[in-house]
Amino acid sequence: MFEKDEKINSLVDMGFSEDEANMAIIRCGVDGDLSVLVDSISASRVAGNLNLSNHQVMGGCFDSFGGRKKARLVEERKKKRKRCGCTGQSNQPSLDCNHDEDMLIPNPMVGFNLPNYSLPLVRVTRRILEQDMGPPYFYYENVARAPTGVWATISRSLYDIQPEFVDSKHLCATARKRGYIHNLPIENRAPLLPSPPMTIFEAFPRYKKWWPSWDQRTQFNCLLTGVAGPKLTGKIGRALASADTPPSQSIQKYVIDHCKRYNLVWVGKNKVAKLEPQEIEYPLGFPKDHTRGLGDTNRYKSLGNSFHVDTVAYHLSVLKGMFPNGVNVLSLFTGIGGGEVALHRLGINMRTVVSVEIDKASKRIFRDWWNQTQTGTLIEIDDVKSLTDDQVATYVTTFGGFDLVIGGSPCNNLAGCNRSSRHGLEGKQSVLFHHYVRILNAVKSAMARK
DNA sequence: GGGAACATGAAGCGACAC
DNA sequence: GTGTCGCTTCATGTTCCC
Repeated sequence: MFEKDEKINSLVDMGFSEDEANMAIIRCGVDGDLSVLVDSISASRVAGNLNLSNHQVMGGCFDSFGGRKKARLVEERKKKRKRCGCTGQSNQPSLDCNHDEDMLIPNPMVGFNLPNYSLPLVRVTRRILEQDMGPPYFYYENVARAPTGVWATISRSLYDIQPEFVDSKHLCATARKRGYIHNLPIENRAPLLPSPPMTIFEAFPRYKKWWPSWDQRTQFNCLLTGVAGPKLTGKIGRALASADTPPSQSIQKYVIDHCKRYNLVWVGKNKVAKLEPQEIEYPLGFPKDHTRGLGDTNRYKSLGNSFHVDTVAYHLSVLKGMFPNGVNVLSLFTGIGGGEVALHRLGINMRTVVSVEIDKASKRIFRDWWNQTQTGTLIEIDDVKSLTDDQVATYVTTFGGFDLVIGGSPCNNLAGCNRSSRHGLEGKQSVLFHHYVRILNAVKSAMARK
């Protein structure tokens, strides 16, 4: 009984009514995962609004990877069932078999299509139910390498739409493996121009002078929220200074391992250094000095948490022809405004942006950028938890609806480098994903009533 | 007190050998 | 088909220092 009360409280905190929470527990059982309960309520709401009684049955009908890939997925699942002793015949979700719901990430990670990508891509026959097509268009982002089962849950919560996994290394000089779920068209996309540099030396030619031949990196790994300090770079310098020329294999490995982990660059003889914040802005697609004015720690953190602008812009580019008079945007987890920068660089006018962001430093960066570049209306809200369905409905009435709902919910509990609290979608921060779903459903409902 | 630096783990995947 | 190894990762908690 305690567990039931706790789950009801959690759902009420998310903005659902007590009746809805109770009904979901009756449908799914008190043992049902919180995400399953949220899905159940969302599905009920959509079914209610659209007068559909079999929404769950109608969902999940995409053919994501083409025949061979799909067959491989089925094979993999069979193998995993075998390994864990599951029969796969039960309709009930099993906690022991969560990995049964994993989602294969394509290799290479190039999404549905990419500009100037020469290799043949997998056939995409994405199907989206009519009631889930835009407007409103939505765009959701998070880390690709989330714990097993997370992307299946996210996809299920977002109308069973297939995620598009893209590594930004195919578009710029730095890796950033991300998954995107959206209901945007995928034909006639256009990249931002000029194209960003694809290698470290193209982006930062001055580092070529001191780059040793045995450091064969041509691109950076993912630019994270943390960076190396002077103690580490000093240690590397001393190790190289006392080593032979060229250094022994073991010294080389020690240095390269740290260079890869912290994306260090060569700034002198035997001298490595971290990238400066303004250097990180560049490959991520932000304007120069976008984050200037904050302390370096906040700059690294906000940039590490941001969108890759060129990737997002490529996906959003289809909106340009669809909305020549501009768009109304509901921006959840805005951060430093990667989505808005992408729209701006595409030349898409933002008539209104309702921005929800809790971090004061990121809000300041985004507000400053908005005031310098935009003429539309900016409404700021502090927390997704405080944005009620009624408020959403009022905004829909006031602005005539939202054309785009965009955001990437916190990855803290999903990211591979979190060694202490990688708890998945129910983790302290990442649980906010359910508010994205709730708010998106509120927008859809309000717009359907218009 | 707050910002910066440091030390830290493991899940998940691909490549490869057998 | 299976096991092993190496690599990558939108981070976190603690300590240090101003």
